[in-house]
Amino acid sequence: MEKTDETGALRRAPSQKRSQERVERMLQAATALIEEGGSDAMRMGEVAERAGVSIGSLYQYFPDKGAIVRTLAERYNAEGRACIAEGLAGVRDMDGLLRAFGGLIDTYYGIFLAEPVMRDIWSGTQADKALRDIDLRDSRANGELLAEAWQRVARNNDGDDIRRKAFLVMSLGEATMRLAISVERAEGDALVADYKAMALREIGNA
Amino acid sequence: MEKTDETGALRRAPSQKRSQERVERMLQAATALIEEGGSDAMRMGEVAERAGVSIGSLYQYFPDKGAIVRTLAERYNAEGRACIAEGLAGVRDMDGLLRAFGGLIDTYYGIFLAEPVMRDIWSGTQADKALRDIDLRDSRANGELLAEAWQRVARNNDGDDIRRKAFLVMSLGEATMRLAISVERAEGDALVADYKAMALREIGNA
DNA sequence: TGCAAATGTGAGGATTGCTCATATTTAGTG
DNA sequence: CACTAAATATGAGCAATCCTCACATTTGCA
Repeated sequence: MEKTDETGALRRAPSQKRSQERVERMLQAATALIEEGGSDAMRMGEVAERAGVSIGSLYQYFPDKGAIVRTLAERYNAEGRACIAEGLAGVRDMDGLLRAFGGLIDTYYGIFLAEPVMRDIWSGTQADKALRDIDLRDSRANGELLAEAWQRVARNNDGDDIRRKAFLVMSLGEATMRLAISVERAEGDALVADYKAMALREIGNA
Repeated sequence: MEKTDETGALRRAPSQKRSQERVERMLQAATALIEEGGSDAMRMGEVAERAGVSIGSLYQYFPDKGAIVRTLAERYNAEGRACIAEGLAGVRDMDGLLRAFGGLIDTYYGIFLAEPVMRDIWSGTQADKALRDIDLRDSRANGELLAEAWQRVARNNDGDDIRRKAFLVMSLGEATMRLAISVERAEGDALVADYKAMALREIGNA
């Protein structure tokens, strides 16, 4: 049976307190290394050394290098999802939805700018199909959250249509963030603003 | 002095006819291998073997594995750019632009569906910063082409604004394609249609 | 205390991108 | 044709790195 939370990527769940702390140290070491040089330059031996752990222990919990990155990715995703759920929870009418969505974009962009690890992971610098699947599932989940609020306030209430559009809007939001952090700051800001206007028009239209 | 065409990624330009043909065979072998298992599973030794060439010859022309992928990517990009330039060349009014752009999206989507190598390269499965730069430059160039036509027919003619929006529209177009080929066909088609409607509204708005 | 299960270790196997000293082929010249 | 220099071709092997596995240690528990 698979666990559904972030530990799903683990080879073996640490049951004792000591090993739980060790796994946490491994993830912290990995985070630090990704901050310094990106996940591509992160070496498994270095992760083990920084965590004060043998290479064997590392592989006892993480089946491969990608699993570490995936675990971190799912943590960030879970945080983001919670943030989106909270932002959309109290939405009662279209105007509220538009304001909430606009605020979420700004928040997300701020996080993207501030979190080098998140940037690295989602910048396409990972040759890992499993990571793309995680990305896709995340967009779907976020799309569902948006669709839920959207359907509550839409005039024209075609469910499938709105769910699909919500999925697209969320996916393109991520794409815009990736694009924005690849160019100089001022242009990135303007691109995000353009996307936001476009997305709001799309939402307000239904 | 750098060459500006696709051979810019080469370590040494083949000047004799024999070596030109060999380089072409290397690229063909690489294409076949990517079609079979993706660029990640492509082995340099296998490329050399299939091309009927030694591993040393391969590295005489391509500085590293990524350079082969990059060379192929730039070929596809050049084709796409030519297609876009042609499609937008005769645009005289807003209505013509909207029709031309819509047609280009369909064409591009068709190519994406039909070309496994292009799909593989642009599916984010490449741990290569240089490839992301190529992607970015391609979107910029395509954005310039769109902006040129757009400015000709726009009522509100703010140059920088239109150029940036054209860049965004093109980038999100690529992102939509990537998304569309990651889901089942029917949903992908619908997503592309949604994007198209959104982009056309954005263009018609300026 | 004793034992089984959980956890920890690190030398080394295996893969693979890439180099370099050497050999062969081509183009050009007298 | 003979000769030379530049271009091109070769593949054994180096270096880096992910990951395994046989064995050692620690923990929970009766």
